[in-house]
Amino acid sequence: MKKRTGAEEQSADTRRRMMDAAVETLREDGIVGTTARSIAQRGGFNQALIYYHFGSVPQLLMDAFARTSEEQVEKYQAAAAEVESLHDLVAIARRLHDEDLASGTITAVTQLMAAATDPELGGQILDRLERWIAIVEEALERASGSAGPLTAIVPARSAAYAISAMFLGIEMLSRLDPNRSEADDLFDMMAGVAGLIEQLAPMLTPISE
Amino acid sequence: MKKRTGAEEQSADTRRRMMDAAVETLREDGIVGTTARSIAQRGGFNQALIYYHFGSVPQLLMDAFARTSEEQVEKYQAAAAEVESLHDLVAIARRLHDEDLASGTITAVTQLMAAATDPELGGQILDRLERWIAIVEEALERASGSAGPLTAIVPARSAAYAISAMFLGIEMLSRLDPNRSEADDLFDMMAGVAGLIEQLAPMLTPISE
DNA sequence: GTCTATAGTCGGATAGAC
DNA sequence: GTCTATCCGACTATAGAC
Repeated sequence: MKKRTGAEEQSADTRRRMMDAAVETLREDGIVGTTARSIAQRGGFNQALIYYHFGSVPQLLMDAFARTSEEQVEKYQAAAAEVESLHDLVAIARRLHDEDLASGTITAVTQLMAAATDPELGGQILDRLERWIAIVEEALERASGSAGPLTAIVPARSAAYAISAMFLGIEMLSRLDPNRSEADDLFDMMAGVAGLIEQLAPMLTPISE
Repeated sequence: MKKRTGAEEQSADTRRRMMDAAVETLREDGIVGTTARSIAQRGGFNQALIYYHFGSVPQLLMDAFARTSEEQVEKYQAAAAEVESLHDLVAIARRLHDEDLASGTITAVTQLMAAATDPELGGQILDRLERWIAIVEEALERASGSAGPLTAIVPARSAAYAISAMFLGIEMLSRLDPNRSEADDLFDMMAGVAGLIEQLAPMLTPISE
């Protein structure tokens, strides 16, 4: 019924291919090397098509970001739903980091962030990132249910913001030289901290009074 | 005796002006808007001078980064020397963040990081950042002297790496829209955590056994 | 909807005058 | 050491054929 393979469907398919190529170029060549020509070459289509479908290169990048962000939010939400403890949260963070090392999605985002000079564009990106932070915040709240009094000292919102910022920073550092990344050690450490907090949680009530 | 105001001194002075203009351009216009022409216009000198003094724009940027990095290391080292507790460390981190919001030095660094596509350039930047991380690590070791057993679970190196990554991430997020930055809340939270750790430190010994 | 061709602009880099 | 002039290549964006 929907199998029309007509212009409509073809167009949507092409747009998807173009956005894929845009993200890939952003990741491989960096923001400086991301031009209409380099994207088109990677995607195997003509450079002029970008202007027909998206109007400009920045617009293509923003649309591509919007789409991958939706996908990421879904993935994160599914992952966050499993979180029952801080330990879970660290495990999931590590997994997401590993996945990103392969796909390079966050790397592409950091490239986009670096390119956002005017607050207009920066605000759009921030709005998207806001949803990521919110997911981390929810997961934190669920995870730290066992560490009740701690949340008075460490607001979930700030903690989520800090964790998100750290995640971005790790991605940037890892990208500079993947061989020298210390992300693994870092996740080990956080697992240790998570364990420690959960171990100490019961003792915190008397202290916070 | 050194007051020759000759070509030598003039040259050094011009080089300095050029590096200043480069950093300023990086901060104001971002990596994408940083060209030989835009730097020259901001600094009030001729575009061709860049090639005479530095050979290329990337080389000027790297030299400028090397110089500001030296300055930053000195500043950080002086600040880190004062650190006696985790609470001190947070206070100093907050101060450095505030100073950077004004000067934009770290912002310029994140722009440079985003531009580093090849591992060669990335490695150079990483080598510089390594010194920053080392300073944080030393400060952490000094600060957590009172929280002895904790360092077994939280290696100073990983913690320093995590903090540095978070710092970079905060700068990037703050840059997207300065008005929506939550850095202040974040430092408040970290101060709370520092207080908590110092409060709990004495109780940790029996647990870690 | 996709292509070729091309106008117009901008940036990197050099040559050579001063 | 600093400037003007200039070449060349690459980029954005549009016009128009198919």
